[in-house]
Amino acid sequence: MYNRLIRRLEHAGVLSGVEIKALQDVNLRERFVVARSDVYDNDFADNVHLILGGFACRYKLWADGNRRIISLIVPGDLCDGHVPMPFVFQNRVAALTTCKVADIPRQTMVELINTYPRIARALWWVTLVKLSTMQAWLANMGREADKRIAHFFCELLVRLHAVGLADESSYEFNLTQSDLGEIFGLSNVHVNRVLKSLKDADLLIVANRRVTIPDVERLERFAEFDPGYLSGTLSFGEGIRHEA
Amino acid sequence: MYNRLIRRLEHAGVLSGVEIKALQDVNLRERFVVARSDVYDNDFADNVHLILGGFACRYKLWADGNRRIISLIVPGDLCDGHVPMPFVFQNRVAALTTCKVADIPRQTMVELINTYPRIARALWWVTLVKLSTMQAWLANMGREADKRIAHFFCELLVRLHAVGLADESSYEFNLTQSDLGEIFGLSNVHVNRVLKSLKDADLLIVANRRVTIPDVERLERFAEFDPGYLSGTLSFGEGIRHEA
DNA sequence: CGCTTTGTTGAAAAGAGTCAAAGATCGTGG
DNA sequence: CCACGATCTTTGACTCTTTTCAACAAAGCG
Repeated sequence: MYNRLIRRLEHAGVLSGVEIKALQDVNLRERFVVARSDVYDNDFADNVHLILGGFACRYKLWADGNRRIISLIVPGDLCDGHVPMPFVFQNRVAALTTCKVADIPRQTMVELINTYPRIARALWWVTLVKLSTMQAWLANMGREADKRIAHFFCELLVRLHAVGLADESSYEFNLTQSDLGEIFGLSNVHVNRVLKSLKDADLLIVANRRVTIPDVERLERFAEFDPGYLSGTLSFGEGIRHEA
Repeated sequence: MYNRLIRRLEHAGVLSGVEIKALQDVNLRERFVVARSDVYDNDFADNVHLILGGFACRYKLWADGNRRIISLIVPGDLCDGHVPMPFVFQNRVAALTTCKVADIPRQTMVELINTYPRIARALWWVTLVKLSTMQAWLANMGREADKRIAHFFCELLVRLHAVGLADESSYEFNLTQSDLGEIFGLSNVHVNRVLKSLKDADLLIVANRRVTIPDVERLERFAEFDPGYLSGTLSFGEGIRHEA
């Protein structure tokens, strides 16, 4: 399971056998977090948190009780992008479904970073992907609800596929429509209606704990989705490989 | 003028005299960018871009011609958070007002980072602040328009104050209401109406190229603004200083 | 001083939220 | 294995927010 992180890091930069072994040797404690509860208490913890299974989210709770989901965390993602630093984020991380979580001592991460420059670089890269993804989410906000929602599911296909949790055009997905509402800043009722309209247009089917995309290219065109931001490379042509 | 960046980096972590000197000695080319044009052509450029004066923004242009502003870039900010890496962002940076820009060779940045760990750490920190700010923007989306707008102007007060461009409760500000619309994902007309309602409530006055906040605490309470995310430290109590 | 851009306002239409109720679905315990 | 309660989905009717279109006023600029 820990291989999901390694897999992501390899996406983010080439690693040597020694580095991969060092990652595999990390001593980590695994635990389960029940849906709808926080993954950890605060950002001062001595651990960095890795999601191994299930969906989690970073969220902000406003005084009126409204929750806004800031980012979706899928298996292979680190909850904290700021690995080597005690940077305090003001928001929390909760499990949306039951999650399998690994706690990695922050000190271990620091040592890995100091010992293996390529691991450090890969972690940097992962952070930049997170930044880039948040930019995409911001750009996506304020568009028509149907395109916004379509864009989200396109992104998820790519991200889940990268860690082996999606096939070419579908994936398991068991968030509620209320969760989706908090992701998009829409009411659950409106999410429902938009999903229905997307289904009627044969663009996207969200049902039975599963997302199915009848024609990926068509949905991507509809959403104006360009996956480049998920890798930091150009998505057209051959792409330009990072290696600095 | 270059001191604005140094000032920001000092906010982000203590620097020694040697490091400050190294920063001051950086050979940079200054130029002006006219309002409404791109600050640079693409992200492959050999330079990192520093805004010395004026407001710029990172934006995404959708096919229907709608522009969404993803982040506001103020004097002292680097346009690219990803300094040491050739990470390709999919969006562009434009000047909203006439801007004074410094181009810093990427190679110079890499050398600074490799030579001075504390500069490297400060740049990391700046990137994390950017990430944190984007989280705040995302959390802010989908709230009632008046709170969203109030929150934005609270943030700007803190950021501009940090670089000496605001006094305790006001600052120069010459973006158009259409620009603001693209920031908030609202129409310019609605921005206008909300600004009027905020003014009627004596919370915020945006007029004559200037923002004035009659009662900062009251506006912050209204917006539920907590400045902690702009520094990465806790904002209540003494705050916890980062030093790892 | 006149022209262009920006700000302000109104009225009508579209989008999205709220409230409420009825169907589905799921998990659990009997 | 079924029944039950709880949660989630779907739908309708109504309200409120925000957009759009349009016109005019004000400000900025050469």
